[in-house]
Amino acid sequence: MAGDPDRVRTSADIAAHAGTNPVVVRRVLGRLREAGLVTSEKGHAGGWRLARPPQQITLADIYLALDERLVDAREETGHSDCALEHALQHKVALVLEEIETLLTRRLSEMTIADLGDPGA
Amino acid sequence: MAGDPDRVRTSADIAAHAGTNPVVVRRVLGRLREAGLVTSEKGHAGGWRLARPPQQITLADIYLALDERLVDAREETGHSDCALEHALQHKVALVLEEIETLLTRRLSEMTIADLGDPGA
DNA sequence: TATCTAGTAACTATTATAGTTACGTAATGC
DNA sequence: GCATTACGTAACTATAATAGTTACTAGATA
Repeated sequence: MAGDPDRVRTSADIAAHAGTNPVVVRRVLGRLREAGLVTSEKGHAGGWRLARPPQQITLADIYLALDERLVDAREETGHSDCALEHALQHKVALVLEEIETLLTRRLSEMTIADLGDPGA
Repeated sequence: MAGDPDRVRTSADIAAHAGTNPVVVRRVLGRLREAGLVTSEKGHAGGWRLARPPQQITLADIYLALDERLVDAREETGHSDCALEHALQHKVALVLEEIETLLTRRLSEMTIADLGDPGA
């Protein structure tokens, strides 16, 4: 879609291109729509379109829209009676937080328009 | 085990402590043994023990021994005919490699002995 | 030699994800 | 108005990965 932003595509088209099912496409794009990244329209000339220029959509936008997380955000499941296990979970959580921050920073440096640029 | 390194523990003990099954424990510790982190002995006084002092076992040792990886190392699954998708996969792989490096570096800075230290 | 423990194969249970079918709703063009 | 097109979504099935379980073998020790 980034390659030809003005074109409307149906979930069937996208599914065929991706080798998957239209319903799966609608599920995923539905979440991107909730995040304001794409729009959809029903009816005859309906389909999916980017909500803003591809230069203004980063991989971090998509990553966050789909709720992908390395960290599960549940540092304390609580039911452990072992102090060492708590310490482990806490330290690992701190590291994962640092990792997650770096990841989203890197992803936010890449727009989907960049994917077409040979140099980038 | 880090808290009392000289004590031998059976997989049944460890499983009870962890709320799981002895066989599961043996499976996991078996991999750590392959990596040289723990030893096991059969028979009457048998069980599991750290292969070296807890000050010399890092979380990275364990992470790598268990083959945990953020990156799946298969950058090119190849069957994509879409250039943009290739570009995406490549860029994401580069980022994940950077992330993975940082992660293992952080984990290698923590030994399992540190888990008991309140200050660390 | 009885007992204890790891080692391991084989099976079942659970969970998450993807895929599928079916049908409702909205928009368009005739 | 009405047929057509496409999204929206519920409900179900398929697949795969992981965890858990049972059952047995092999080795070590008292």
